[in-house]
Amino acid sequence: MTVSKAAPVSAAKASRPARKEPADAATEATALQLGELSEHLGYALKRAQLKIFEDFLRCVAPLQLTPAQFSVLLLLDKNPGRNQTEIANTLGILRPNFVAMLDGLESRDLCARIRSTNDRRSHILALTDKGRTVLARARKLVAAKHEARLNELLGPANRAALLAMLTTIAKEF
Amino acid sequence: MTVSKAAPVSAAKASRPARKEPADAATEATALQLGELSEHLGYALKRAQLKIFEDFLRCVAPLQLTPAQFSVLLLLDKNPGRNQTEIANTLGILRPNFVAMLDGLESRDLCARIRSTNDRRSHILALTDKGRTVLARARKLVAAKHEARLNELLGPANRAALLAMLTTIAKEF
DNA sequence: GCTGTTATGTATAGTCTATAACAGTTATAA
DNA sequence: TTATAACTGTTATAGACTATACATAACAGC
Repeated sequence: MTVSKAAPVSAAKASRPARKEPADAATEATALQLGELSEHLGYALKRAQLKIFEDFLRCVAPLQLTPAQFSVLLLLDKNPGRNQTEIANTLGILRPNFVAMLDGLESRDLCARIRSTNDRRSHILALTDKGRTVLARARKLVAAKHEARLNELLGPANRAALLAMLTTIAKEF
Repeated sequence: MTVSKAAPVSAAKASRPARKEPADAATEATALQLGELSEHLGYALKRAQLKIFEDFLRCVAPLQLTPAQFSVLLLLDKNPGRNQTEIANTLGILRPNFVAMLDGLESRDLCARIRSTNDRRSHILALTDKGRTVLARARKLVAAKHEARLNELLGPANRAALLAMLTTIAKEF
């Protein structure tokens, strides 16, 4: 598939028909037909995912957190005492790529690397106080704006069914 | 969220317990808890999307087509006589990025740019004969392997419901 | 012709993903 | 004990994807 977040589809000019699109006579500037494409799950999945991430970023904008960063903070909160490799693996982040990500979070004082005394190779990851505060705010924003909007659009039952199916695909496909 | 395709989670060694993971006494190398994360739609969506794309690539590997390229071929087949901008916009591809993509397809003789006689700025896009052949094979592979596997996993009714919800999100979120 | 707009293309930057390799540390086996 | 293997965090680097600014040619309207 393809799918970025761009492409305004038609740009919908409010002013008088500048040049084309009058839908008059010979001009058939009709919208394109997706055809089969609209039946392909991968296509719909990708477009939906982009929308969701876009909305997530808007909702959490005051905290300047990406979905990835949010997922790291959530995981650190739920799993104290784990090292970089464990956190990265769980989230499907490659360890080399996790380094820069942690640098970012640590430089903002949201989490800290602590050398393990048992295994001096490891960095135990821990949320800082500020990290916990930010995470708490993020949780509220996500619940009140992001997930609430989804519930509104789909209804709680459908939302749950959707989540279940996506989880099934992620686990067993 | 995060989520790449890597991270084997545990690597599941078949041989005898090499070092850890004996689940014996003090060693509690338990799997991490996703916690809240598993309730966030965006996270599940991203992981599912990666799985689906991964499987798509496997299924269509003999034809060397990415999901994005497949979507372009499908759209060209369904909408003959359109130019680059129209196709790119419909798929959410930015025009500058569509150039290299078309170069790739054209160099493989799957589609052709034809200068429009009406508007000599435009390139009308058309599938070549080879493009049609490849697309036909891709359709069969996708239907027989990729979508069939999804149907098997979810069941036709659930698959349809999933598609409908994703489409709703993509359109109205 | 002149002005403004459109279609394509180039250049470029930023992000995300992926692999190889290294140093320091720990575990395993001879 | 000592040599070897494995593991952790890290750097370097490459590729793919996304995004913006700009240039050029062509068109539309005056």
